[in-house]
Amino acid sequence: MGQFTNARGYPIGQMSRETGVNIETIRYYERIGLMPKPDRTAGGNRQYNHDQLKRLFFIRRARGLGFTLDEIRGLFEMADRQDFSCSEVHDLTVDHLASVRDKIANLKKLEKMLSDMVSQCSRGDVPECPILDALFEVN
Amino acid sequence: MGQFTNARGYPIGQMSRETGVNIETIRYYERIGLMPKPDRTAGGNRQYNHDQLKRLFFIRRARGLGFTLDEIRGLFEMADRQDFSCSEVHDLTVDHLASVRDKIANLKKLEKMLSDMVSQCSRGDVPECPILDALFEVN
DNA sequence: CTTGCATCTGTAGCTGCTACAGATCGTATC
DNA sequence: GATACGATCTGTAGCAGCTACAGATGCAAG
Repeated sequence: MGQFTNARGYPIGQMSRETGVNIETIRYYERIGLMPKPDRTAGGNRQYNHDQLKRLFFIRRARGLGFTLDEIRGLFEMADRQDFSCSEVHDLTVDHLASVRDKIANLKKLEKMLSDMVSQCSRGDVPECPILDALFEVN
Repeated sequence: MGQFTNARGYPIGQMSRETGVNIETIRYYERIGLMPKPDRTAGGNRQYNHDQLKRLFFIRRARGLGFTLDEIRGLFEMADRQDFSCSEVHDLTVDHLASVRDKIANLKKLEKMLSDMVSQCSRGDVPECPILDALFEVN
């Protein structure tokens, strides 16, 4: 009572549909403390409010950007603090960006090695395979 | 006996040192059937031979190229078969290459989004943060 | 024979979910 | 009110690919 809109809140299925986050995953986020424990109906079903919906959207977006759940926890902690500074958020994001760039660089090396291996392969139907040879080679 | 070199075989620690694969990981590979069960000393310690060392090197190299353990299992099966065809190996590798390229493309998108967010940030010591705003925004 | 590192087994933890099973809730229809 | 049916509930186990213990042994040198 008291609330004008969404007096009864959103059930978990609606949260899932609106954010695209799996129901089981939402409960998982609650279990690990990333989502707050929501109100319950008399019968025990979860009832979320709009803030919680926003929070779930945040998580989903940040996950989409490859932030780990721990990094997201960190972002929430900063956001929840009154004295948080934007440069902390900046730094966390820059760190994350660096790790993304690192992953890209590694994958590119990998791509080159794989495509080199593939291009050496004659695709013959014989048990002589430069790909397997390359893997079996002792340096 | 009968073998000239390494008549007693390599203990697990040496396998680990030579290949760079963690001891626990070697035992894990054995448990899941990726490495064969090695001989044992009278006291029960594992004693590996040179073939097994090569096999472990293979796994490590393939893992380094991002092949999953299941893919590696597949490669071993092909290598163990007499009638395996090189083009099967080729195809598996091409598939893997495609997934690597896919990952690179996704990470690049991600990199762009993150670096855009970072460049919008003034790094101020105030609780106004375009990065958090971007994440909290309800599309 | 003692010291001390290496290895042993077995189990539990990590990340980030996902997938059940079996029970209950909640709502629409009769 | 009874019934049906989907939504939700809790709890637990599984996935990849390791890693990290604990507590008990093996083994080689001095």
